[in-house]
Amino acid sequence: MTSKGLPGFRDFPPADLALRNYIFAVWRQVASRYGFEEYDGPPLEPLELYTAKSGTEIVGQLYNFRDKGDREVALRPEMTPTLARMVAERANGLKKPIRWFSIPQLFRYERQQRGRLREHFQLNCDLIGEAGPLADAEIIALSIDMMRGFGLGPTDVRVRLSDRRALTAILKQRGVAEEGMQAAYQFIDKIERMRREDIDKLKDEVHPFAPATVSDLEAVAKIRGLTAVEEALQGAPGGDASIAPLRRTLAALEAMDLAEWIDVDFTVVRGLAYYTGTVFELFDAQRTLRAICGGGRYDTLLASLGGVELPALGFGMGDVVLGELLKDRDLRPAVGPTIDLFLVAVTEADSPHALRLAHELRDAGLRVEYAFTPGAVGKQLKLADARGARLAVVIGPDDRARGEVQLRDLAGSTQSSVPVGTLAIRCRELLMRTA
RNA sequence: GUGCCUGUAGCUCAAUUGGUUAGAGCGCCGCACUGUGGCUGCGGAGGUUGCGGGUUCAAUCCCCGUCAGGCACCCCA
Repeated sequence: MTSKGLPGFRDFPPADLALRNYIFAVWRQVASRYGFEEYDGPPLEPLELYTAKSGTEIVGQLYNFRDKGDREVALRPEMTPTLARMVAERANGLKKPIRWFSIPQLFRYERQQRGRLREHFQLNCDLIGEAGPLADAEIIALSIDMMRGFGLGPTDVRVRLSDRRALTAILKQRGVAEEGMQAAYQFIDKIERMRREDIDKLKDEVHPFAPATVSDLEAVAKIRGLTAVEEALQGAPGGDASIAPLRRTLAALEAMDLAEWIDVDFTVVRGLAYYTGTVFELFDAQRTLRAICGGGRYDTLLASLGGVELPALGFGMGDVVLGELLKDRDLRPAVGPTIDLFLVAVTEADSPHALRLAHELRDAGLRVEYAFTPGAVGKQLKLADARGARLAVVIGPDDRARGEVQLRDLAGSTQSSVPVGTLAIRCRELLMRTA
C-alpha cells in the first residue's frame, strides 16, 4: 500500500459508484418531474464569494489557497453564492419563477464523522422569483418526492417544518428585541441537544434575548403542530398575519396528500442567519443519522449576494447521509456486472468465430463477454453465470458445420439451435421477454 | 480545533491475567468438471495484528507518540 487518500475524501469502486449514480439518477428524474432544469458552476471560486457575506471566520472551514495568478481562491463549500451570481447576471432575461437544480461536489475542511465528510455531492433545488406560500409547498413537496423516489415513506423520513415569521412573532410577544432575535434562534436551535441541568444552569444568567427567559424559550421550543402555534400567537400583534404563510403552505401540502410527512416543530431553526420564512429539515424517523435535507426561504439573500431583488427558497440534500439511510434500509439497487450475453467456444478452433460474433453482437448494441482462456464448456458457463449474463451462446464444431449456434437462456435453462444469421434478433426477443 | 472510544486477512469476527508457527466463516483462485452453469466436496493464496517507539525472557494484548475511523462538542455557510 503506497498512500491513502485524504481523510474525508472517498474512492468510488464500482459498487459505491453504482449507488452514487443511482442517487443522482433519482434526483434528476424527480427534479425533472417538477420542471426543474439542471445547471452547474465552477468548483473553484474566488474566496471573497464566501467571505463577503459570512465574514472571515468561515475561512477556517473551507479549502482555500492562493493560485499561480496570485488570486485567493476556494473550493466551493456551498452552491448558493454561485447560483446567486448566475441568476443575478441573467435575472432580466429569465422567466420567473426560475426552477433550477444542481448536483455540485462541495468541500469543507472539518473533522469528519459518519454522514459528514470533507467532500460530498449535494442536490440543490431552488425556486426563485415567487414569494407566495405555494412556492414553499412546492419545494417541500419536491424534497418529499425525492424520498419517495428512493422507496422511503413517512415512517422512514419526517419533515420538520417551522417558519421564522411565526417564530419571530412569538418571540416578540415574549419580549425578545430585534437585537436579541438571532441569539434566541440559536438558543432554541440548541435546546433539544442540551441536558436538563445545563439548561437550568443558564437560567440565572443575563441573556441577549431578555426580558424573555430561558423558560420562555423552552416553552417555544416545545411547540408542536399548527394548533399549538396558533395558541402561542393568541392576541399577539400581527400574529395572524405571521402565521398565514405557514397555514397556507400546510394546506397546500395537504391538498397534495403529503400532510402525513410533516411535523410542525419550532426547534428547527437552521443555523443560517439568512433564512427569512419557512425553514425545514428532513430526518430519518429514528433520528440516528444527521439531517438528510435542509432548506428554507431566503428572500433577501439574492439582493445581498447578487444585487438583484428576488424572493427565493430552496434546499440542499447530500449524498452521504442519504446513502447511509439507503444502506440501513436495504434500499440500494442490485450491483454487480450485468451483461446480456456470454459466448462459449467449445474448442480453440471455435474461438475466431466467437470473436466475430461477439463483435457483431456488440455492434448490434448487446452487452457481450467471452472467456479469454479456453476451458471446459461447464467452466465457461460458470463464468457466464458469475458475470451476470442472461444468455449464453455455445459455438462448437458441430454447430458451425450447420451454420448454427446453441442459444441458452441461463435463467430458464432452455436452449435452442439458432441460425447464425438470426442470432442478434433472437437474442433481442429473449432479452425483451425476460426484461 | 477540543475530549473520549476503537484499529487483527478483501468483509464480519476469534486468539486463556503477557506465552510456541495469529485462527474461523464468507469472499477470491484452483481441482473434481475437455459439449452445458447455479449445488457439493477437496485444496490454495491472502497478515510487518494501522504505523513508529518503549517496558518485558516474551507484546495482537501493557505504556507513549502518530495516522485512520467512530461518538460527543464546535460548526453545519
